[in-house]
Amino acid sequence: MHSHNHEKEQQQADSPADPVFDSLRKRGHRVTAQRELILQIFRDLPHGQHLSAEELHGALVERGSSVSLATAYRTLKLLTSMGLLRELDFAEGHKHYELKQDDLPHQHIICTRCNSTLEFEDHFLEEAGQKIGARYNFDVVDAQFKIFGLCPDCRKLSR
Amino acid sequence: MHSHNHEKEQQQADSPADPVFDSLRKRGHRVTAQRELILQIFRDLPHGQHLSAEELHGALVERGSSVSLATAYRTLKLLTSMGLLRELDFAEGHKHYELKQDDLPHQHIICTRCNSTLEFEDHFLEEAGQKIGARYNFDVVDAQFKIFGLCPDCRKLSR
DNA sequence: ATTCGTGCAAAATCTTTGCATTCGA
DNA sequence: TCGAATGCAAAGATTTTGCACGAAT
Repeated sequence: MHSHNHEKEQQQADSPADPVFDSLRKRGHRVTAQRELILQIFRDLPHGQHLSAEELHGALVERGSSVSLATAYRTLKLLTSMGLLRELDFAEGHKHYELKQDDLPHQHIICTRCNSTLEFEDHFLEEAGQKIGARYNFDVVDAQFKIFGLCPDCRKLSR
Repeated sequence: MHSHNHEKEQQQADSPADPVFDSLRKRGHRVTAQRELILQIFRDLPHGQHLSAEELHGALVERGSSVSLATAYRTLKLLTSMGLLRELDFAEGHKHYELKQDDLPHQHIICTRCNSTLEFEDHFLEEAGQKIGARYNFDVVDAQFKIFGLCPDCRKLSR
């Protein structure tokens, strides 16, 4: 590969073409190494998993980055406000975050004993969220359904 | 009314007959003035409202009680673990609590801008929660549906 | 008479923020 | 260049906890 297609090489060297980076720039935000890496971590995360701020920070350190916890928090907030991440609350005292991909299931069943979570999808629920929002004249951004209970394992233990 | 029906008067003086107090005692817990008052505050709360620990503490002080914030937290945790209160998370950094009354609506639409909440009921959703839990062999305790978006007022402001 | 609950203050968690410096556009 | 982003440490906010005392059973 020689010095052909300048645009592409140029683009990739400076900043990879990525719709997320574009929307960051469009909003006056900057594409930093920290933000790129954080986004990458969420993209590499198996679907159905989610990270707390601490966990994200741990993952960053694991990859050799020295991003501060403060930046992890700031970036989580930014990406959430941009609608790229979904903020999850499992009544544990800290929040979790996952990549928002509307086409994938993202509803949760949470075990109140062992805190394990299980992801499921139900098309009717998604629809219902939209319909109910419309009924009250809300501009719906996200709908989250949480089912709390005892998981199969913990059911056994509690008898 | 004279001194007839002794049992009733007696019972009310010592400790009112209340299924909640019974279940407290049954579990080895005690019925204290603080717990009675906290329960009363939740029962007096208009349906659809919910309190944070701080707010509950404020309401207690308003009624002349000197219950500590620590006890407010401890009691909220106890009543929640007994299934009497429902713990709500509106992504505000602190939890809210409401009396759990399965026959009444308790799903929420939350405005991400002004944090106002609106309560709604959808029978279909309640059923769905049970069904989905059963599908995964969970012992369902509670199902919470949250719709996040912009309320009618904030929609106007944001254009 | 026990044992549990409470108040208080301290501690533990989780999250945000001020400021000097570094870095992206 | 110039403002935005970062790291650091300090501050805030929320929740939990150890301990001595008081109260419920």
